[in-house]
Amino acid sequence: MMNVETALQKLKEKGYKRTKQRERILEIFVKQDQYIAAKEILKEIQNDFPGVSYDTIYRNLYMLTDVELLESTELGGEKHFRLCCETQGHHHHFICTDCGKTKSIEFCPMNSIEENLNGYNVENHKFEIYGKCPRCI
Amino acid sequence: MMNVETALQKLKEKGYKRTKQRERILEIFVKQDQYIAAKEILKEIQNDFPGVSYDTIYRNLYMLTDVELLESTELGGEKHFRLCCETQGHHHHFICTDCGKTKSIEFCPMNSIEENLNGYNVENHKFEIYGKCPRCI
DNA sequence: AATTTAATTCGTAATCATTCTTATTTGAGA
DNA sequence: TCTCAAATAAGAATGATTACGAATTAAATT
Repeated sequence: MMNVETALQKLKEKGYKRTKQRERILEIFVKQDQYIAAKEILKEIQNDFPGVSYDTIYRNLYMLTDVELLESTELGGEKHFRLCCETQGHHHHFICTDCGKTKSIEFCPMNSIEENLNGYNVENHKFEIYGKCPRCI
Repeated sequence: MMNVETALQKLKEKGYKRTKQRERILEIFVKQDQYIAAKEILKEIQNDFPGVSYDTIYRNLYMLTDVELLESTELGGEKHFRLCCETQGHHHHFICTDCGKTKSIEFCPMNSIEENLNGYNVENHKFEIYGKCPRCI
């Protein structure tokens, strides 16, 4: 399980500076096992840094996604972010439409359809399942 | 393959009026084998109806999706729409990131993972593959 | 410890997709 | 044709995201 120090270490290696705002952003993600929208991050951080701007939030979210500390997806017209689950390799998610919690799905459909895509150059794919988790049913 | 008259007939059955704008919107979709963004529809229609508003576009796109004449997806932060491919049942798409053209994928991964979701209530899922089609490689 | 430099943040404005509001127009049935 | 609910036009409002100049700060160097 990724922790804040390990993440900051990774950033340092890539040449990014250690800032209080980044620490705080990472803390928030380490605590959560779900996708979070930018505005929720902003709201949370404003407790400690009343003046943070969306610029700071988005710049860091995108940067963290770039270095593969976060992964992102679009939910209900908003970009959402979460810590990469690194305990498993490539995988997908069930996402609860009530509480937002996720469940990992280790099966990846891409393995099953390679033969259907001869002549195509696959760059990316998305497989997500939406519904209610046992606690929210 | 769905044509404009059949589509308008379906709308009539559901109690929706036949309007020139709706005809024109349907025409655009029948001609295209790809996902289209709202603003592209607007641009296209403005040739015939200089005053169309986004309200009209969106209201109709959502209505057409409701009655299952269109299907929609989110691409690059914009909702995109396309005519339902009705020749096949439930299916997914490869989407070319260059030209936007699509290829149907008949395989649905949901069949393979039911046993992983005991206790979960699945409402929906999304499986899309992005890349370059043979013509755009 | 002070200095330097480039990265980062702040504060705010701009942009872009989408939704909303109100007045007006139109399609379809009586 | 007349009537009325449905649909549209025009433009304002909203909400997420991006952009930008000025100020601040981390961290490398002296």
